[in-house]
Amino acid sequence: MNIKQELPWDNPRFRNWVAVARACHVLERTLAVKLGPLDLKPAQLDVLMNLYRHPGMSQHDLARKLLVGRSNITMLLPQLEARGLLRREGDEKDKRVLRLNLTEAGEALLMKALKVHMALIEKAMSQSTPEQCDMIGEQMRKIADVLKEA
Amino acid sequence: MNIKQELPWDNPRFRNWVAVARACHVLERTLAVKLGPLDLKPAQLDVLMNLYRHPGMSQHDLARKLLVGRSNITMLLPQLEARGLLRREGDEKDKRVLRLNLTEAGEALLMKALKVHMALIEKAMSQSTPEQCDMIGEQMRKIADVLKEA
DNA sequence: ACTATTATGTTCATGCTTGAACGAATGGAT
DNA sequence: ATCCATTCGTTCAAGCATGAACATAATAGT
Repeated sequence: MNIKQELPWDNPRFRNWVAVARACHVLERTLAVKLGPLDLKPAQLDVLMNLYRHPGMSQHDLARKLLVGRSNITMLLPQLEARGLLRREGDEKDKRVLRLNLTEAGEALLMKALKVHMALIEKAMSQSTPEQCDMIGEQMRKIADVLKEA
Repeated sequence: MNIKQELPWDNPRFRNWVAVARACHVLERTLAVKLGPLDLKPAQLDVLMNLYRHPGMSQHDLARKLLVGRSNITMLLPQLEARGLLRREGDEKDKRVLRLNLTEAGEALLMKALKVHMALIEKAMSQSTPEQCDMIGEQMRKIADVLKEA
């Protein structure tokens, strides 16, 4: 009968999602600090990771993978290209698109950064059993799917 | 024996955490869009929520709750104060701190925004059973705790 | 009482992200 | 062939977040 029963803070889904958002936020900030010595930002690491897994992808595809705007990619890549971490080469067939590939230096830096990222995630999720961890991943993938249609 | 076995993409924890980060990202972006009509950003909603639950808190406390820097709060509050959503009043005992409180307009807007936020979270987490949802929240709180000590 | 340290909030320069507007290239329809 | 719509990448201005440096106020040590 209490009006407060209607408030979100008493709703388990709300409370639990807040916990998810906080954990994400904290891990992202921590990662940024730990990547400092490599002079890499989390967003830049995301770029390197995706180029490693999908060599030759276009900027448009990269933007969609990272869930950011195309202009963001345009602003992001020149720094990495200037550092010799990746190459942008025009596509022969379609002169609009630029094909993106990691250089050897890019791969090398990625491997170092992945060690840092991996260690952080291991530490964070060491509390969960493999079953819990998989269940979390499964639910999160569902959430992303549901929202992408919204 | 394959070198790729060592790469993060084959590690369940890594893959599952990526899913968490993606879900967070998508929900945050979606929330920003849905809050558009109220002229509120997610970060501003976080401020209003915390002031509702902790009336009279200081800017320093608010910054710690939101996991952001103090200067961020300083940049954020004047907009909300100018819109008449909150008040900043100097503490009598300690002339350094500013006590923050929602106005009635602030509470009213918060209630509207909470409906939007709540609906979005309900939609996102409707896929999970209550047990799964609680487990996720529990694990995420552990993660935040572990990382805060890092 | 006096100094040194700490705590709170502000200012400012920097960098990141976004969305709208644009130019160039492609493809399809007639 | 010629439009027309679409796609890809860029530019630019605006809004946010950050951290260092600062000013003021409180507190602890002597």
